[in-house]
Amino acid sequence: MEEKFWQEEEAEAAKNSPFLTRNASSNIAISQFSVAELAALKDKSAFGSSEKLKSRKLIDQLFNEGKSVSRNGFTLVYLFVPLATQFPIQAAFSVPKRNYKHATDRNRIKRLMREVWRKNKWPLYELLTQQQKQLAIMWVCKSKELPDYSIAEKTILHLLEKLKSKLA
RNA sequence: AGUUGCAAGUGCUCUAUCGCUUCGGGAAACCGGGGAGGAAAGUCCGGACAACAUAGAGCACCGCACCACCUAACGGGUGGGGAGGACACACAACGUUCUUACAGAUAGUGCCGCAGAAAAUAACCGCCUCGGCUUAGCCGUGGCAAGGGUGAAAACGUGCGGUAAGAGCGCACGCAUCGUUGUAGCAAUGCAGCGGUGGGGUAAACCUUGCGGGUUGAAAGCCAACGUACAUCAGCGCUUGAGGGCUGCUCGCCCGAUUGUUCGUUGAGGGGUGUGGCGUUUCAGGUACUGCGUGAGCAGUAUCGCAGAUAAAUGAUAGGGGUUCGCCUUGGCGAAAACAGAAUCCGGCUUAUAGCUUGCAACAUUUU
RNA sequence: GGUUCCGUAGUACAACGGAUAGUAUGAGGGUUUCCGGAGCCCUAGAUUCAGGUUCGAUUCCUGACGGGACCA
Repeated sequence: MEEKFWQEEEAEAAKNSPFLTRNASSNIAISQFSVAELAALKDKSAFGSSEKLKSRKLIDQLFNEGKSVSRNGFTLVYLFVPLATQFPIQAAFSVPKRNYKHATDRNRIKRLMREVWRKNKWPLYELLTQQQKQLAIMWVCKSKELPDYSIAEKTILHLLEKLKSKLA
């Protein structure tokens, strides 16, 4: 009884751990979505945990090796790297403490960026799925003043266009 | 009724759509619950919890300091006492209200600029005695500490006696302080009597006395599985030959599991790094009622389950309803809504806080 | 999340609890020079804030505010 429980746990762990899957990729393989599979999900603009960039190691790698585009105090850092997910992109958001002293302001900006990303990520998803590439990205807000939603949306859309043109 | 300040309380709300996180159900799709604060903040105290350390005692270091109580504990709170300020009043007492790090300066040491004679066993001017010169006074000797002046602070206050002049030198009344007796009180302490003292201040200077304190903090700590490289040990195989012996040295020969090196392989096994889980949210828990207590609180009964993320959830859009402000005007339109975001958990303290409510104080106007 | 240190002119540093807070450099003005530099003379400028102890705080104590360092 107990043994069975442990086996299940192992399987669970294997599914969740990105490290494992990468090493044993030839066998278990979480392959990327095909274009058709992705299209089935399109009518929902969800942003689940498997679309979030969480691994400390990957983030360090991203900042060290990644390229970036920036405008208006927003910076987008990106890097092509194999991910342990079916989605083409894992994203994360960051606001440095230097410009915003209060945790409230930092939370506000992160939520704002996440909302804009959630609504505008689909064009990039489709492009990458066609190319069958995976991308890790990090949004950083370095501006001095607290941005409102419309400004953030404008700049982020602009950055996305820039990124698309580089990928194409 | 208004404005300002202080204190306490409160800290906008509902619906829909698209999302996030967690729990439950489900094979899945999905469905249904829960989802920031009074300060979540500062990290200033006190605990719980964990790891390590620990015979006992003392010293050092740090903290606290009127008394009693509350509390798991506290540097927190409650009540009481003393001291000080404000109001009122001719003044005091009583009263109201606010503040209070409030043990010891007679255990010792240090410090007290400038001014002043002197800043701690004081003598400049001054007062007085005696002697000399001389009769205004001056000089010397001794006594005194009333008056003057300096300063933040100058050796109890007033009156009478006393004296050459004076002085708690003596007496009366008063003040402060210490001891003691009585009395009220658990006590701090108050009141009354008797006796002693009247030699400044500073302990948020060193210090003394009493009491308390082991150290480090969830990045504490515990567990799991896997990959990678590695310290170590053991077995087997292969290779190498440090060292020792024979010798003056070299070559050569012998020993070589006692120690050590390299490679392969098998097993044991420790720490490091990345990952996941536990710790991790059920409590010194909230709410209501009853009883006890001046009160902080305590006890009993009933009832509720009320965040749990980990590059880190609690959001966005649209519409409505309250509140405040502005404009037109009695119904619309437009705008605004503070301080601020859980990170192991509790009890306090401190700080920030729009608008509204309540209380107190001050100010000005109106009415009587 | 925790631990710890520090706040003095624009800047870098001084100052037993005691007069009007000092030094260097920078700033402004003057002098010298044909002009500039160097030199010389002069001037302004500060104890992070709020309480408390003391006769008297940059210094001592308490609280706030701000800044830095360390712990994986």
